[in-house]
Amino acid sequence: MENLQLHITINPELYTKDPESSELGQKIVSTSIAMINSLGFEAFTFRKLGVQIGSNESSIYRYFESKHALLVYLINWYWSWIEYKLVFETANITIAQDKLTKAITLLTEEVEEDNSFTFINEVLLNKIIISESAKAYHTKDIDKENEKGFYKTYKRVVQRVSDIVLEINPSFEFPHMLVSTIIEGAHHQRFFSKHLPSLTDVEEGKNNIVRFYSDLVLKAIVS
Amino acid sequence: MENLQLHITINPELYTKDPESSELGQKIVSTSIAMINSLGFEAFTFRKLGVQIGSNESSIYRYFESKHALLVYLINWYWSWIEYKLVFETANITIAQDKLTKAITLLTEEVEEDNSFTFINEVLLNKIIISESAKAYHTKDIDKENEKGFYKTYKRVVQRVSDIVLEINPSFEFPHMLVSTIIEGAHHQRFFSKHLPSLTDVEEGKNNIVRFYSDLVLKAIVS
DNA sequence: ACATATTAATAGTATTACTATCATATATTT
DNA sequence: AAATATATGATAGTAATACTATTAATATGT
Repeated sequence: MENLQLHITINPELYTKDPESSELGQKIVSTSIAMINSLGFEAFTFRKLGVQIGSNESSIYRYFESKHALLVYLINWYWSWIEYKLVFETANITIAQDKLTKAITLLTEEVEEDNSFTFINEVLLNKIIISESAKAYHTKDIDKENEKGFYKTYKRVVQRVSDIVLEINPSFEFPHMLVSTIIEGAHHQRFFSKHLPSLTDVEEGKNNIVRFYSDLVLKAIVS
Repeated sequence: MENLQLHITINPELYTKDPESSELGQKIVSTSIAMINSLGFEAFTFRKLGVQIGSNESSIYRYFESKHALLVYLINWYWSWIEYKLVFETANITIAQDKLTKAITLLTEEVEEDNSFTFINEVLLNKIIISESAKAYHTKDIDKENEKGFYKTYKRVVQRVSDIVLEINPSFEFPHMLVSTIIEGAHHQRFFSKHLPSLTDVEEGKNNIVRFYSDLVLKAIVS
């Protein structure tokens, strides 16, 4: 992908102080992505992050009120990025079938770095989405947070792809279930392929995840 | 389901002292299921459990070395129970197609109480599986724990259903992906329908989750 | 009645996830 | 250049968590 130096705007409810507004904020985001990956979300703490970036714990709290809030921010950044890619990659395609194939590929393929966004490593962020995002929404506060729009970007991606499905088959009953199933499913498969391979049929270099879900969707929506 | 007073045997690696061997142990299991449901796994602690059952925190540690270990125990109990139901409900059915339909229904339908197992509330346990099981395996210790057999029962269920899929279509390439996708997918849909309904197409009393996944599987495996 | 196993009570530890306060450095305005 | 505002840093403190260790009390089996 080209180096466009784009900017993704994040809902201000998702931070206390905009991390993109300062060098420290950007370091918080980029380093937290690396550390959540290496330590796992449980063992990751603002104290450790502070030590790593040579800054103070209390300064980090000025950007995010908790590590949960930081995780929600990262998840939203990711889905805004995916939404941008979705719109970009399906632009000017008139045949709905082709749009859908592009969309499924985007949602199920392995993520590659996007140099249009300097301080975020999309490959590592994708790993966080796969391993940690369930921890963000499987909380007792989900309904309150949902009302505040914490999961809006994810829902918007599902809606966009559902719309493509309905373009192909307007009477298909379950477009949202289909799309959320393949998104979550593909993430599970990538996790399982590394840690619980007997739950998958992944083979090196054969692109089975994309093939499986593409085929699944196309068969599902034929009437 | 009949009241058979059955017993599910759990791998001894999953507890320090068998909770079924004493009244305290059974109370730990049954009360923890209720409390994890009401508090969520994060806010649930052995101290609170001790207070609730009128016992001491240190006594609980004699049965489970951590609350994570308890969660893994519960997950294994659940999947052993599902495996038993799967074998029971598909016994004596010769037509593979019918076996598969039964299996998918079992894996995607809403769970009902099973009075064959006195001190476990399967309805609540199912809710724990839906909301908390990702937290059990999305840890840094997954590979070590997988080696110790912590996820064996789940994998066995997936394998059994995959075998039925292969009976119907021996050349189907992705039976494990298909089965794990529908299991995880159905759980997600039940969670989403309560908290993020725009990600689903669930309608009251229309059994859409079972219908969607049954249809998805049947269409996927036709060659 | 006595040994043994089980459970309870109490205390203690390192760490976490913060909050609060105050000092200092840096940037902006006048 | 001085005054002011803003951002960051340093330090300390708190309640709770997830345990461990030790000792005492109680129940059970022979």
